[in-house]
Amino acid sequence: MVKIQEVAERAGVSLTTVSHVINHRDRVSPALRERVERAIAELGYIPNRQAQGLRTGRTNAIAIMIPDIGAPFYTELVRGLQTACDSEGLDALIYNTDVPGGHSEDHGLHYLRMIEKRGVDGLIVADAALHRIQHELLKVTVPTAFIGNLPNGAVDSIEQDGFDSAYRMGKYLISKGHTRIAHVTGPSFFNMSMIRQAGFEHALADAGHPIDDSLRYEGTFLPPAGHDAVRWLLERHSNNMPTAIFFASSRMARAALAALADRGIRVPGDIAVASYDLTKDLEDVRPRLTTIGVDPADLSRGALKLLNERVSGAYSGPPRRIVLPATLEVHMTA
Amino acid sequence: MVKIQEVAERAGVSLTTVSHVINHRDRVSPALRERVERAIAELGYIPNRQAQGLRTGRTNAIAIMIPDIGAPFYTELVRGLQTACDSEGLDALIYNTDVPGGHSEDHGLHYLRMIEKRGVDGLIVADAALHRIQHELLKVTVPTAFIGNLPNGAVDSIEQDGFDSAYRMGKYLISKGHTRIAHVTGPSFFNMSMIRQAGFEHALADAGHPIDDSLRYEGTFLPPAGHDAVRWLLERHSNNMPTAIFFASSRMARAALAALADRGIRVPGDIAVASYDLTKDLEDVRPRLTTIGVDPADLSRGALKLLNERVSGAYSGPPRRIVLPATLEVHMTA
DNA sequence: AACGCTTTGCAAAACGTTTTGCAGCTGATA
DNA sequence: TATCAGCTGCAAAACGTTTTGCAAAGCGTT
Repeated sequence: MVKIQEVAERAGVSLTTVSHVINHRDRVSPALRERVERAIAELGYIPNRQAQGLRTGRTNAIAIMIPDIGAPFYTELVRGLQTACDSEGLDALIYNTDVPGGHSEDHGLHYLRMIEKRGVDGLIVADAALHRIQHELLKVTVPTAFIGNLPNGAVDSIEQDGFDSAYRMGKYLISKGHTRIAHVTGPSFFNMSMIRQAGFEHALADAGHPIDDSLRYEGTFLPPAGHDAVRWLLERHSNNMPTAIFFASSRMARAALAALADRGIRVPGDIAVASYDLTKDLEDVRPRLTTIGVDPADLSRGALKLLNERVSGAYSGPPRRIVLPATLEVHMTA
Repeated sequence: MVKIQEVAERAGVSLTTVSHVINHRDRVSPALRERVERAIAELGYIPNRQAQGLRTGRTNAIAIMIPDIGAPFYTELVRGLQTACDSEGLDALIYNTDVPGGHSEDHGLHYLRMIEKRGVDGLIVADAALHRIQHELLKVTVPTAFIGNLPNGAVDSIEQDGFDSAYRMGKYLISKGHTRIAHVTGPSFFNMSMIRQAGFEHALADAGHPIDDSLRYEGTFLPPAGHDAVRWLLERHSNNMPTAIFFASSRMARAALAALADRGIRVPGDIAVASYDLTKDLEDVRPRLTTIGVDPADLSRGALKLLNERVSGAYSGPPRRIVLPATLEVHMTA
């Protein structure tokens, strides 16, 4: 492993100068800088990150906490983050808490401790279950950004505009002539669920077709709930089916599509289907789902930006909150 | 940040002793060790990884190269690796080359360089496209393990038994009474494709029903090829449809299921469908696919084990090769 | 009591950087 | 010519560990 000293000898300067060339370009004359840079290239010198880290106190690594890397939303969140980190020379450490329902605060806390031990420059939390332990997030000694709705804003956060998105989807379905619409929500213990629900139902009410309470079903965001919802629909409403159904997550909607197919119910012929989310996996689903949502990569990038400003010290004011507007993708199911 | 010196003072010993307690338990008396450990606990001391790394030359990080984290096989490979790494105190760095077709060696090389610069203790390559640049893998200075078929065994590798799996699926379909079976392969530039193809076609031949060349279609492993294959099937064989179709990847099979549904072709009523792979996402597909494959997490764990033995120096002989047998999962599509 | 062997703990060096004073040189000003 | 200011580059300290000799102490054997 070639070290800074060898570069210095080859360039005929002191080791300090080489370091300056690397870290403070402008503090060394152009001529000398060029000489040093050539030496670096010739020797293929690569700074030792451990040594740099030891000296500067930085690790150049950030951690991201997610509940389930298998869920398309999180997969893409991670991919987006990786890409963004790569271009800044940061390592991204994935902490997959693997509690698909995202319900276990304890488990989340355990990971929070692990991450603190690990020593990273910053932390991105993208696990909605943890919004309820934001006081714990505050105690974490590294700068933190939250992806999702964080009611009392303990730390910087970035989220989708859930109310507006669901509202727009409601208006869209109404505009297609639907007035009797079933709604499969997320679990009520997530803020996010309640926000989307409120947005959707406001749209229906504003259009003069307030939702019939019996058409609301509380799901989990997870695939099995899609199957359950279809079963519920057929058991409770087979004599008077709604003309459309809106799911609060595309995973539930996908599963529901399968369940409907199992029963020979045609989409959108017999019932229209729409859902939240905007992920790439949906491109291969047939029939193609009509959905509304935000590109997860936009959330990652935003979170990393917030975080970097904290880490670098460029910003140190009170917690900020970014809300991204969603995109409606109309396809054949609704 | 509490450092080793403070622990030493609190325990009333020298800093060296504390280090020994941490790294060479048996070189310090039980009584003293206990005293030191209590001091560590009381102060909440956490060794500085950068300093450790600088001194020992280890980074305690490994990298994994994959072509597309969005593909379920790789998602689960990563999850499995993360879990395995966590339990050993290692960081896993994901390098997602993002060339879904997995066709670009250049791109792979670029990442290989990046990873070398990054400084990791070991590297796991799970990108089949790179089997053709194994001479480059050899040049990489860090220990490397390959996940997949590596013909000339430049480095340690672990793979699924592609021939046997496909052979067994062939036999299974025959046992269900199919004799005219279409086969959608992977791209011919992957060894893996040819291996699976050989296994499958051997089974048919052994059963006395060798495949009709016109029933073979070269796919890409990717979803769009599933659609293409269905189009091909209908254009070329609509007058004499095969009774079953075997896909070399579940992503193609899933897409084909969608394409068949688009056209009102029932599965397995009109045609049976089977595929390679064993990933969790398939649990939510309807109709449920009959598939054969290996749990990706088993591959990760195996690769990490091979790698660790190299890193620790426990093994330093010639490259090893592990071949894992697959599991057949029979469901309703075939 | 003297000897040697084993156990135990210490001091100091080393890992490869970054950064802080500080010194030397240059050229301009008085 | 003497002085001053501004550049430029250097030497040395510091970051927090691990590890290598070494010394001291304990213990059993002769």
